[in-house]
Amino acid sequence: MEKHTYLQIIEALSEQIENGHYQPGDRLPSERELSQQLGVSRMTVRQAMNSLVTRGMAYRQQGLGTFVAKPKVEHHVDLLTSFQVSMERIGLKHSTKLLSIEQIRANKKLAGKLGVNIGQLLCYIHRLRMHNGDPISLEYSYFPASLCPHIEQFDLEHRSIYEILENEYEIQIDVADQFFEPVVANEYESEMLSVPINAPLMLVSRVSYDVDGNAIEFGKDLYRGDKTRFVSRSPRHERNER
Amino acid sequence: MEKHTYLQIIEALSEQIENGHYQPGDRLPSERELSQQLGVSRMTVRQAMNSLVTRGMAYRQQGLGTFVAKPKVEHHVDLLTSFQVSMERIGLKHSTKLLSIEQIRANKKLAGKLGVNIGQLLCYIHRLRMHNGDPISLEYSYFPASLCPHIEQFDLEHRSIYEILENEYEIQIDVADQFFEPVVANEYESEMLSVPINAPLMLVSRVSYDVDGNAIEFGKDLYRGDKTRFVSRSPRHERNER
DNA sequence: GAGTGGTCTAGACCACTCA
DNA sequence: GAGTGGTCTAGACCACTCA
Repeated sequence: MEKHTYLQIIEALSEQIENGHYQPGDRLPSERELSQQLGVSRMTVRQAMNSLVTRGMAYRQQGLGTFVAKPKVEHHVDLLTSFQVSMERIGLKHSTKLLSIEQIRANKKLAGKLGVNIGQLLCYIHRLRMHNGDPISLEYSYFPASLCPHIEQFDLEHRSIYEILENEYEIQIDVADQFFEPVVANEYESEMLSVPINAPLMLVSRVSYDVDGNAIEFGKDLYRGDKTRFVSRSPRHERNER
Repeated sequence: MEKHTYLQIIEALSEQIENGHYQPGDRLPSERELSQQLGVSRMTVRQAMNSLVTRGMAYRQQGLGTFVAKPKVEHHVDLLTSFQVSMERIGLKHSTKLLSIEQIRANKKLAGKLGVNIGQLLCYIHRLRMHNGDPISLEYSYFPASLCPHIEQFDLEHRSIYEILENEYEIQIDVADQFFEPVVANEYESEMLSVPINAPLMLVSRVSYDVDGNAIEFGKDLYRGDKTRFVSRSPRHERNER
């Protein structure tokens, strides 16, 4: 049994949770058990488990053990709302770094979001947004590759995806459903966004549709909580409870 | 120098940051320095400082020290949007617990939000929302006491504040500006919401106005990140960048 | 009583920064 | 070289849960 760092232990446990080896509600190995198995001290295992708990992937019950978190209950709004974050208006210099653009096959989750078959070719674009030199958000975007062949020829560091879809491929986005969730940064996110592991982030996930109701894009944006807040103005007559 | 637990150290440092003893950008005492001063081990000080860092109140720079976090940059949207979380529609049993109702004097922050003088009497209502037996959000609400004398006579566990203002005091809320920020739970919040310290929460803060533009209410709601997500539908024609 | 997580100790060595 | 945070050890005692 070789030695592990706490980051490797996080990695290993996360994977076993994500691939279903541990199901929601399952008990994870105890701290003492894992520390013996891995040949590290209990505090090192605890540091790893702390991260899973803070990240919402696990929860502890004193005297009982540590368990895999259960899926979220979903809450819906009952009226159309619009929501936009615009950072460009406040005079901050902004830039975009293209981290990755490739064709991938739709897995089950992506296929479900986009209403396509599993295995269908998707275009995957991964970018980092900077404002005044600081990384501010990490963005993931997926859409059917058939919609926009050779999109890699366009300048994805200075043009927006939506603008390219509209002007180069004549695809009109009509509406988007957006979901906002508070999360904490994992190792990759913390490195890319220059924040500590477990720092608060806003996860904005989104499915965009054309006028015919076809899903065009699935997107996930992670905003730094220490640099961003989201603002909206709500007319009362569309509210019904407070 | 008496002994301290890590929670007491968090408390002490938070207070010194909040009352301005340490200014944004200031270096906090080093971990070794504090552990000597307080007569605890360095790991205990680290556990406290970890919490400040995760909570966004401080940041670390290896080789340099731990520093008080700098204030957030604000980002604004440029169009009216509406936004509502409605949990009642999905068939969960909900209830409200009134934790506190009292008259307080406006401090500088509250006076600024509500456009009143420092020291003016405010009504303060603090409630906990439950859904299916689980605590789901912790709510704070402040408004000028003169608007609604003897509001404590009404049933604040079964009626909404807005509804009472409208029907009992003939005060009409016209619009509300709302701010959404991902944060992590502190000790009090974690206890009230039954989540671990540093669990992700959605902070929704709000100022509501009547038709004449007078500020009526300042509110702060903290939603459990593991139980809630916020949804909106955005028409593309009101978007301008992606 | 046996097992669990919660907190704490008194060290150690590392990587990093600055003078 | 001196000081900082980052990680880790090999214990300890506590509070809690269940049988």
